Amino acid sequence: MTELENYIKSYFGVVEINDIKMIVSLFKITTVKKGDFLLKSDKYCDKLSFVQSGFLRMFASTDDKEITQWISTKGYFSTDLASFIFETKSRWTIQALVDSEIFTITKDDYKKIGDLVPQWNELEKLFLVRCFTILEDRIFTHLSMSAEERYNFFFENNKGLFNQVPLQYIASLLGMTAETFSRIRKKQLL
Amino acid sequence: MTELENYIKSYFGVVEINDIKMIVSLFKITTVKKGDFLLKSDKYCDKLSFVQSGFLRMFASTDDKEITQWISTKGYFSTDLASFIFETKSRWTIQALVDSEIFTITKDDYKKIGDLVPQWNELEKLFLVRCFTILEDRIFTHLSMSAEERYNFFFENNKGLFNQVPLQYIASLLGMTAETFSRIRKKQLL
DNA sequence: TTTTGCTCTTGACAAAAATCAAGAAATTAT
DNA sequence: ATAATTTCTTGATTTTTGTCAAGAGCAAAA
Repeated sequence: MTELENYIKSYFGVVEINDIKMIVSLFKITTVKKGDFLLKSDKYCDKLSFVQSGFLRMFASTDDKEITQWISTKGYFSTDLASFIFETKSRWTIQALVDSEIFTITKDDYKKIGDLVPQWNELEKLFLVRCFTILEDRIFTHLSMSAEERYNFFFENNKGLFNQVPLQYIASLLGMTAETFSRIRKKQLL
Repeated sequence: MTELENYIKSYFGVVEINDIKMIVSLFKITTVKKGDFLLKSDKYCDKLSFVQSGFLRMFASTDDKEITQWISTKGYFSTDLASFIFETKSRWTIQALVDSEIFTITKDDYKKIGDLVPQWNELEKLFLVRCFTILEDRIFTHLSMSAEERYNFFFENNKGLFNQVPLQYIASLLGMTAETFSRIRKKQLL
């Protein structure tokens, strides 16, 4: 079983190995270079990306700064979900932080999964509920934790990221400035 | 058409009027008193609530304080989604802020919808994508806005709430203390 | 009506976090 | 290897937000 097969299986629990192989066959592997854009805001997002290796940063620009909403690591998906599903304009820009290997599926091919796997809508729904729950948790951290607590919480669960992507982006996705982030780090080392 | 029928239709877009009537018939109207609990954390959430009138507060307790995650108003749903779908323990407690009329559907009845309306899983998925997007936006406000900006943004979109529920809960769901909230309000009046 | 709780506001102060500016340190390009 | 660029750190300072404590305002209950 390839890695992508394993991930699909663990996220969606599709039981038939042939179904999984069919799904995976709809993804095309591509390599992107550091700095390449997979999506730009205000465009239509017609594909779903899966990170095989590397890191994708999803962000939006405000008047004065870029806000990093999320960084997708190996084994995770990245897309502007609303745009992908409803064909509205994207709110997010997605950019590779390092040279990365990305499995991509187009919206047209994605639709085929629903036609070929009868229980797909149900599995997709369950997957979305898990995503929803993760976002609920993330909101909760902003309502209940200080910057330092958010740092520690995130660090415990994402140690690997810290020496592989610019820290300023992690600071942004945690909702603090790079300076505050740096000071918290210093404190943790003592 | 009853109000609940209208809401179901606008959220899920079910076309057959008979399907909508069937779905609505699975909801039972109940009245709850101010302070009543519809769900307590660590219990299993086996129902989905729809606010016909009144307000429901969803919150969780930390060591030292209660964090209000959301307040559901007329026309919106409230449940511990993860618990409702996966039958895990609830993270949220749900309590009525005032005497309220609530349409409730049990998990058992909810499952019937999927059996009776063929495209239900698909509609449910689309609904969830919209919920997901709303949470994404909410996270973005915490990454990009000050307390005052969050206040103004929320106020513009929820003017009605401010004279109907204790302000401390709105402060909490915006991620600030009641005192900060009060000071921001004073400033806006000048 | 009076009392009893809540809830909200205010002030004084403390702590947390942002801003600005300058340099290190590290990475990338030449 | 060196230069150029980007990223990270640090200090000084300001702004924002939280904490604590007291009191005012309201609403519910006796």
